[in-house]
Amino acid sequence: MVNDNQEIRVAVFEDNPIMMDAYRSILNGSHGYRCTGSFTSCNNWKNDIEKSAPDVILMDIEMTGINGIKATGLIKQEFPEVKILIQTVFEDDDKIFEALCKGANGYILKNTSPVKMLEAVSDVKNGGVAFTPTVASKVVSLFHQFIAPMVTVVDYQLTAREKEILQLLTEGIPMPRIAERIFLSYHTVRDHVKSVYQKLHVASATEAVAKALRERLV
Amino acid sequence: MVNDNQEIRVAVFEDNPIMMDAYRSILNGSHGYRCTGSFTSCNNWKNDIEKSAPDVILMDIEMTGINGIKATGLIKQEFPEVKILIQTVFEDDDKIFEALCKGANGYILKNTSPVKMLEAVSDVKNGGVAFTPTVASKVVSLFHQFIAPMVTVVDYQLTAREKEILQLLTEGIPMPRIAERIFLSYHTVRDHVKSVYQKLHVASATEAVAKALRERLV
DNA sequence: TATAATATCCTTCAATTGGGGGATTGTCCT
DNA sequence: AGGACAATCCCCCAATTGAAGGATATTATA
Repeated sequence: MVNDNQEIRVAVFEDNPIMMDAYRSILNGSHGYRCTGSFTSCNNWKNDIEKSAPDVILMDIEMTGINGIKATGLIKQEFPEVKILIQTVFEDDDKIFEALCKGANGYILKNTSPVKMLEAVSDVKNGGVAFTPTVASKVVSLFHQFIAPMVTVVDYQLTAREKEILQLLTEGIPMPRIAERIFLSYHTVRDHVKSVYQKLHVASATEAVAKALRERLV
Repeated sequence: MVNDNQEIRVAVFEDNPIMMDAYRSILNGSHGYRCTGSFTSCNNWKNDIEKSAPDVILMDIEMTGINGIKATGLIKQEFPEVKILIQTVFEDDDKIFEALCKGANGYILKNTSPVKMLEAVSDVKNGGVAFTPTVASKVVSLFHQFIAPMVTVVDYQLTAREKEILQLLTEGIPMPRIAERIFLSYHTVRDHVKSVYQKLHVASATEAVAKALRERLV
């Protein structure tokens, strides 16, 4: 449901003049869209954005000077309400991740059709996100890698003792010291630790500590 | 690029016998796939999975007893290497999101064509993800929510090598393995680790890992 | 009452780690 | 040219850890 009685104002940052022309043509040739500014670098981003007052920014990643990802971070700090749609030829996990961290609202490839591109602009303008299918797939794997382990509260069925000792392990206290601290035999502490390893499916203290901290078990 | 000389072992959890038959036919009738188990509930999931030893599980959400999402969580805890492909008639964002949090590797609708279903199975088997486009939106907003506060406060002046090795330590990899991984002598890795300990003012791997994760140094 | 789970203690052996030392090469900066 | 530092390699020794056994007492639960 696109708002038809109001044009979406789009600013383009893109250092290739041919691409730039193409974008401007597509935008100004389509009902409901207007290209209010086109810039070949991000060096004057602040001024450019104030002048062009965009709802959505089409941002190239590969630019000389301030690159698109860095610019995204700066712009989002200064103009949080402006939506940013990243465009690039690369579908690189690291770049996608960085862009998402900087607050990008979408990530589309440069071979995206004009129709899809306009859809994406409209989607982000309306508070949605826009990703090409292959990028979306990468986003989900990033989700698994970074978010899922944080929000997922998995219950590993640790006993009170095991939790207590795992907690002390995450403080970096070696097992002999833990034993002294909680008045147990060194052997017993080790047994509990081994039991924790089994329940957590790990094989060392560093792994257990990493898992405990990442998954907020302690 | 599907591995053709090795069948993908698939177990199906589905309480509708007609659907179940359909899945089994599709799987066993397709080159490279084999249905190694079909179960009408998740009440015996542990035993069922041990018996059928699947690479991929086709998991129905709507089941009596233990539902598919809950089962996904349980299974992923016990058999983290098994890939789980959720299937449902509902395209419910919350359900999709929950499933992803539990570690599901994909989410497909029941009206998906057999060809697409097999593709999805093969995708998740190969470490990919398979899901409907609508999931991306939720995933991204969570990304922003959790990534935003990830800001490093203190700079311990670690060198690139030191950061690299600290990063591997936080994955729980022991030093001999790290050395192999990055093609360095075991001694050199240990030297870098020692140097990290000095800079972080810690005295063990667990301490270093805890500090690195807590202060988001990696 | 039997069984399971928890908690406690122990031994042995091999692998890994922590701390100390020393050494060379190359780079960057003054 | 000299100094600081990063990166690489090595040795030794003691402490810690991981894996695999075996053992007993208590408690809860079926």
